[in-house]
Amino acid sequence: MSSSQIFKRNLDSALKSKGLKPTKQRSSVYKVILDKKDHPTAEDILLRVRKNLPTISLATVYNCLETLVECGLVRQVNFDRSPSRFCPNLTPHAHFKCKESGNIFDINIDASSIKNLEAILPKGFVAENFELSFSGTFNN
Amino acid sequence: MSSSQIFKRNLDSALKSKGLKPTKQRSSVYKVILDKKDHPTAEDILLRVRKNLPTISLATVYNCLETLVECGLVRQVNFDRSPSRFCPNLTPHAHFKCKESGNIFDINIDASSIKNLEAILPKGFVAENFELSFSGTFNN
DNA sequence: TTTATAATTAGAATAATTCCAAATTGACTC
DNA sequence: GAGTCAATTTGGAATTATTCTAATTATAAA
Repeated sequence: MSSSQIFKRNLDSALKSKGLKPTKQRSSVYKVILDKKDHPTAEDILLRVRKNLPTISLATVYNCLETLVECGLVRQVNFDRSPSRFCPNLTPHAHFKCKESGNIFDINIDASSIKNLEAILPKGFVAENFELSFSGTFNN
Repeated sequence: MSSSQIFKRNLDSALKSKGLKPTKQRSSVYKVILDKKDHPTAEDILLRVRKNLPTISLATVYNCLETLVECGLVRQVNFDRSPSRFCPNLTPHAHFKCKESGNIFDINIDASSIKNLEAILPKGFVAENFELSFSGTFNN
């Protein structure tokens, strides 16, 4: 089975389990996010998806992204108040934004560091999510 | 010397060192942020400052906040894409947003945890800032 | 005081996102 | 396969937070 069939099965079953319908818009949005793991904005995704679905609207891109995030297939990443970006890496990880290039990098966090992170919370705080982002410069 | 005089001196000298002028708007915005450390939005700050300066405009609040952030007197805190919030706590710390109450808490990070945090960055990444925020529930 | 520069102001403009109501599509039954 | 119902898509309008603009006002220095 080709990798594109595998991704489509994953998507369709994730949708089905939430009572949502598979559509070509949803699979196309998901596909471009998987294809180039560069943290695109909704606008970036619109342009890429339109190569295959020239009439897809920006509203639909936003709808599809919301659905994919709800299904846990994609993560939404925010840096300050700039446009949201989307990321198919579902493992716990941090982000690093290079001020010079504007590039965003995934930064792996090993298990013990994750434990350390969670340990900073005092009694009574129960975290469901965390976001860790760095900004600075990356060379090499 | 009263605490209000102390804060005014800090503000004025921070402004002066950047060639900026002390104004009643700037000191009033700074004062309300120090008075109630609850991470107010620009809109919240507008309402509080207007008790003393009834004609201050929202644009001025934004301008003052930008200035205070540039001077390093106040930190800007973002959760997802909700309105920016402002915080007078300048020590490195994390934030926790309670999904039930909407409250935002400062979470202290001890020195060794900060080291751990920075240690997750691979070679070549030089961080100037980091943001760590949790969301979940807080009881008690 | 005058003068020059910086800050404030109200309102318009912008940018990202969400909402809306109509048209289309997909899933299910017959 | 046609009919039905709910979910989805669509374009455009609306919303929200923020920034910009151009005119007025305030501050600091001479």
